Amino acid sequence: EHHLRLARLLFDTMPARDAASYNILLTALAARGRVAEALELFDEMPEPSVRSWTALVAGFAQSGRPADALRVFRDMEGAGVAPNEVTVVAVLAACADVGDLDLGRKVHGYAKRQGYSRNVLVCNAAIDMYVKCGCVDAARGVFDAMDGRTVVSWSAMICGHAMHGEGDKALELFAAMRRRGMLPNGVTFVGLLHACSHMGLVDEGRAFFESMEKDHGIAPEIEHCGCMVDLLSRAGHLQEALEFINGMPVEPNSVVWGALLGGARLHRNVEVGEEATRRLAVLDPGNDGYYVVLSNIYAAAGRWEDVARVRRAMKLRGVKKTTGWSAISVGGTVHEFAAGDCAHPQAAAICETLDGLLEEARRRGYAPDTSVVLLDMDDGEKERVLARHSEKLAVAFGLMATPPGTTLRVMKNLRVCSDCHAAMKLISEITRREIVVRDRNRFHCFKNGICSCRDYW
DNA sequence: CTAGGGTTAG
Repeated sequence: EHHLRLARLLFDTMPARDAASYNILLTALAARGRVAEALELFDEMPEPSVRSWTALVAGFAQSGRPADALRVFRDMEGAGVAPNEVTVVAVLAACADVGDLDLGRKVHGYAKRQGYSRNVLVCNAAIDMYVKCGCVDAARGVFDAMDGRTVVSWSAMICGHAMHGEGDKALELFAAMRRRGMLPNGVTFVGLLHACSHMGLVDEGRAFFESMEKDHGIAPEIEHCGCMVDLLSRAGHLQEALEFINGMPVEPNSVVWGALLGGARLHRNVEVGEEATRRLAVLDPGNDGYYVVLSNIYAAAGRWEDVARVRRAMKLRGVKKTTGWSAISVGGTVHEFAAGDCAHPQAAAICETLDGLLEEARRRGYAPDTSVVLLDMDDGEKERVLARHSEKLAVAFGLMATPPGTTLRVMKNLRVCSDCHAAMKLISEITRREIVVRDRNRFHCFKNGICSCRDYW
């Protein structure tokens, strides 16, 4: 901050400024996410070069402002400036962040035509983009076609398979990597542990955790511990998870306690859930999600007075439940839906389509899971609330707006709800469509009535 | 010493 002010002062008092001096300051501003200031300086520049544009795109992409990065990139296209390899890497990363498959594909196509495919960084960025846009097979295609893979390429692909619930492929890839004498790093192990966690491979996960230090000299960090707590608590070993936390080589953070809380919900353990929430209230007081999960645990146990107590505590602390939303991109336009949303121009038709699908799903054994609705209302009302969850609306719209057979790709800001998960499986079977849902932390690929997570999540 | 890039747990 101080250095940036000094740089600005120097810049402003320079007798003459050339392109380089502008670009240096531009880079510094963009990298710190100072969007308005960076854009203002950019507009003052006499002749912005590819490097100036790229400084903005890359800086915004890296400082957690992917939407700004993509906006600038579109302006860059409009200005007729040809992106270079660095621009491509940054745009692909931004596409990965927001899940923009259309733009990601386009940019990757451009990169291939430009001969950028020999650039390892471009390929790695493309792998991650395809993974995070729900196309793990396309990511694997890029990976398989590469010739100069680095540990980053291997790790990105292992993490990609893990994210998509393809733990077996992640482990196979690790074996292949070892056969080629490629040395893993800490990220590789995060991917492996994540893979084990999503497949319930408790023994394998424990073995990887042991071996990383012993055989590879890689000290476990907080991320690896987080994976272990997730692995153990997801599999129902809540006591062992708690002991693991107490014996951890590093101080547990909110992610670690959050993983335990998730396991407590899954296995309906009120005591462990309460313990985790107590810790989380200290470590991450501004986050509302934990209270919601705890009240879920109480609701599942039928402890409605406690549900009410948590809700009162939330109100007292001024925490509000984050509104869930789902988005689907159709024909280059992103359509966003909130629960119960009637704002879409085709809302009536969407609801009609959805109700028809849910009726058919019921005939095939779907029963609305009203336990996920935490509001005080009767079951009929709860069912009506469930039937308008944002992911269901997004899928119904996607089905209407795309030709038969098109894969639907939905993005959600929170975790997909368990009732929607059950409904999606049947909707994929009824409509013979593949539905890929990008959750807050993983992918669900629904196909022929089955989800890629095999209901372990 | 004229700037820029890829993988990571809830």
